[in-house]
Amino acid sequence: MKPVIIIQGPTAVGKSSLALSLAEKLNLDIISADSRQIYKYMDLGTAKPEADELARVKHHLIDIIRPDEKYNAGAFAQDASRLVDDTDLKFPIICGGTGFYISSFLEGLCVIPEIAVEVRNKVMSDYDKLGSILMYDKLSEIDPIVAKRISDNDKQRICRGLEVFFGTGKKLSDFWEEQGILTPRKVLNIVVVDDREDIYHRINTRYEIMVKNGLLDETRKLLEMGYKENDPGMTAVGYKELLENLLHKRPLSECINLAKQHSRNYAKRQLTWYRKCKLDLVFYRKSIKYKDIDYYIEKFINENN
RNA sequence: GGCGGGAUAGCUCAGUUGGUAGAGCAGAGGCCUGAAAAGCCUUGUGUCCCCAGUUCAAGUCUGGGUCUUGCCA
Repeated sequence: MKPVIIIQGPTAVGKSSLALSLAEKLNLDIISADSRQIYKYMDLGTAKPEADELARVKHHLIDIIRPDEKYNAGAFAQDASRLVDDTDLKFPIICGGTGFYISSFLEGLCVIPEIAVEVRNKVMSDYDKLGSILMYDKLSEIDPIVAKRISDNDKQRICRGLEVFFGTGKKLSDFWEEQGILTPRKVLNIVVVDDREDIYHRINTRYEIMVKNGLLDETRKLLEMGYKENDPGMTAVGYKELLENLLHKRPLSECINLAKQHSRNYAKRQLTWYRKCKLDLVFYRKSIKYKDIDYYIEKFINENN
């Protein structure tokens, strides 16, 4: 199993440029772990690397699907594992803000067959008809282990628990049990953080720049291509708010403020997530010394070569 | 100038027949097993604009004032 360098951190903290400079210097590839950069045609708002950056360093798992296609943590774990284990990439850097994707890759996800759309739709429409409490009670009968771990108001997870049972005939908690233990990977897990207010400030100014660079046009173009408001990719922060302007005439300034706010909310959730992650190195943005990073990374590479 | 709305938590606003207040959002903390830029949980003492009056008791009624906003001139 190949060693992997991981760089994660909240949105707008500067992890991409860090990964880029490291990859360039050490001649490594980058695997993006970003649930929105996977989408084609969504460039500005997802802070995707620029064309020249993509040319300088080989990036993977960027622009792999259309905005109306679904993707998920399981697919990422699979795609990333394939790239790391079945190709001749050496010491890839996995860089991105989608913590769940990275943990799925590192720790694995239980193997659950695809749930038929009819089953999923039935569960969803039942939920809308019967309400959360009845559906939660139903889940409690079927799979108390899962039910106990979630709120009786958590539509996504209640429906997930039910659809797995109705779609496979097996309880979700049984799948959890069966989850095989992965051979642990050799990883150097790095997170970049910063003061809350500085992250928030950078988010705000970055979004202003995105809009100035034509994010509204990019969003409009997605609509012209035929993508719909609730297509998977279109729900991305920074886009969904502009769609409010384009489709529902909400004042632009209001939409811009909301987009910034939702990005800040997201950054906060990311920071909470990292607190419980097993990390090897935590770099504070303001005091990142590239010499230090080089030292740790070269040490890691030498130890694992 | 005339007539009418408003004035309550950082913001937008609820407050029923008078009993010293409560939602959403924000903020903060947390959760997270295929939607994860998603979803969910916890967390609300604030001169209820000011002054006077009625009342055992006023955000709630009466009078006066201040600010604000709409319509008519």
